[in-house]
Amino acid sequence: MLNERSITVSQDCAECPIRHRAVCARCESDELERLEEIKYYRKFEAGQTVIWSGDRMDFVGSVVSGIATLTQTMEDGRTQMVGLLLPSDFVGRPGRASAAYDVVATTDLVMCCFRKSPFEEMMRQTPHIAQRLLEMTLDELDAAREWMLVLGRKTAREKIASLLSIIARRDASINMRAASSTVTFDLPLTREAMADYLGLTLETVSRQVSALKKDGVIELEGKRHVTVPDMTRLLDEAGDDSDGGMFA
Amino acid sequence: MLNERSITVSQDCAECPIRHRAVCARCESDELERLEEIKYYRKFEAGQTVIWSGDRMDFVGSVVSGIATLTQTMEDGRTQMVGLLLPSDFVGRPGRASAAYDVVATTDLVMCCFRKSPFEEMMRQTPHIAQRLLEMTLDELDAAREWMLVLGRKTAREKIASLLSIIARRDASINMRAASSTVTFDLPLTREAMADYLGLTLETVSRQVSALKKDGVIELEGKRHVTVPDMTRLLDEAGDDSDGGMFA
DNA sequence: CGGGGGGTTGATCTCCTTCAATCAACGTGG
DNA sequence: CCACGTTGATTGAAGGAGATCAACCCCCCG
Repeated sequence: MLNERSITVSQDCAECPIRHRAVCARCESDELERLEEIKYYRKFEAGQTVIWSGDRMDFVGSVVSGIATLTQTMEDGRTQMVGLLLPSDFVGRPGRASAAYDVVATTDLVMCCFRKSPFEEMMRQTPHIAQRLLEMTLDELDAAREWMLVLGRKTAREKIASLLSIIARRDASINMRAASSTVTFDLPLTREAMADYLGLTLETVSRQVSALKKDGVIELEGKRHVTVPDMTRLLDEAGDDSDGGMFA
Repeated sequence: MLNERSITVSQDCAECPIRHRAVCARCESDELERLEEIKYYRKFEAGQTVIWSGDRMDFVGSVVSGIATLTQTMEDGRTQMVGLLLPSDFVGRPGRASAAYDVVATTDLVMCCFRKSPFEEMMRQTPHIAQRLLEMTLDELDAAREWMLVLGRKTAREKIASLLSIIARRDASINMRAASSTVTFDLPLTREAMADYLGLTLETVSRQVSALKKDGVIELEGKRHVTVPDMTRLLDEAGDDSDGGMFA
C-alpha cells in the first residue's frame, strides 16, 4: 500500500497512462500543450467525497487511476449508483455550474482536472475535444441503458452475474488480456456499493454471491478476489444474449 | 418485414416545428440548405416498428411529431423501455452501423431522416451539429440516470407518480404552458408500455393508477386523460425533492 | 354477433426486504 | 497482549410488495 501511494504521478501528458482513452485522446500535441496549462492533479483517499450533488463545480476532469462512483440519494436515504467511474472516464458536465450527483472515491483516486471555463473555451475552439466527449457520452448512454434493463427486469442473481460480467469484461479490456474463458479479478466495490449499483439490499447481494459460489459459477479467495472458471457460464447466468458483445 | 408503409413528404426547414430544439437547432441557413439535400421524411402508423435492434441502420433522424419508444428485450421476452422519444428527440448513433434497440412508434409518427454517411460527413465539417448533439446526448444521459433511480429504488406507487410527473412536465414545456398547479394531459402510453418503462407488470400499473385516483392525487376521464389537481402533491408522491426542477 | 385489444380486479405465491444475530479482520488504547 | 469498538460480511427468520395466474369488463370494429 505505502509503496503504491508514494509513486510519483506524472503530470506530463506524453506519459499519461490514459491518454489514448480519455477526453484528450484525439488532441494534437499543440492542443495538449494548451491543456497542460489549465490542468492540475488531485488525489483523494478511498472513501473521500470528490464533490457533493448541488455543490458548485469549477472543474471537469478525467479519472487517471482508481475508481469513483456517481450516486443519487433520496431524502429518506435510499441511494442508487448511476455511474461507475474507471480510469479514463470523464467527470463533470461542460456548461453546468453545479454537480448533479455525489462523486465518491471508492479506492484511492487520482484525477486530472481542468479548470472549467478555459476548458469550455477550448471545446469551442478545438473540435477534437468535443468530438471525443460526444463519443464517450454516447458510450455512457449505452451503458446506462444497458443498466436500465438490469435494474428493471433482471432477478437478483442475474443482477449479480451482470455486474461481475461487466467488471470482468472491462478488466480484460483495460489490461489488454485476451478474453480467455477463465478470468480473475478483484471486486472494486463493497457489498453495499454493489447493492447500490444493482438496486438491491446488501444482504441479498451477499446471499446471491454465496449462491453463485456454491453453484460453481464463481470462486472466491477472501471476500473480494473473484475467479470465473467459465465466462460463458457467467454470461449465461446474467441473462445476456450469448456472445456478450466483446466490444472495444 | 418490407410492408413498411413509409411515405415521403417534402417539408421546409424554415417552417419546421422542432427546428429550435432538434439536432439542427444551431445550424445557419447555409448549413440547413445542406441538410435539406440529405433529408427525407418518413411516416409511421401507431404500432409500427421503425427499426429492429441489430438491423442495419443507414439513417439517423429527428422525431417531428408523435411518440416512439426505445426498448430492449431479453430472449425470454422480458422487455425494458430505455428511452421515450418525443418531438425533437434524436434517433440513431452516428458512427454505428446497426440499431442497438428496437424503435417502435406508439402513436402516428413523423420523422425527419438524414442519410447516415452524408450526415456523419457534415458532423465532421460543421461543429454546430456536433455541438448540439453533444448537448442533447448529455441531457439524455441525465434523464437515463434519473430513471435508474426510479427503476432501482422507488416503489410501484412512486414509479407511477414519477412517470406522470415527467409527462406532465414535458407537456407543459412543449406547449409552453405556465407551470400552474393544476395540469391536464393525455397519456401517450398503454398500461403495458408504462409497465415496460417502469420495470413493473401491467397489472401493478393498473392497480397503482387506480390507487392514485382513489386517493385524489389524479383524476381520470376514460383511461388516458389525466388531470392533476395539485402538481406539488404528485411530485411528493414521486419522492422527488420538493421543487421538481422546472428546467427548460 | 363474435372477437380482439386494452384495462381492471381478485386470489395466491414468491422473491426480496427487513430486522437481527453472529463472525472475521483490523486497529487502538490501556 | 488482550479487551474493545468498528467495519464489512454472512446467515437466519419473518413479513410484505409486487409478480403470477385467472376471470371479467368495456368498447370498437369487422
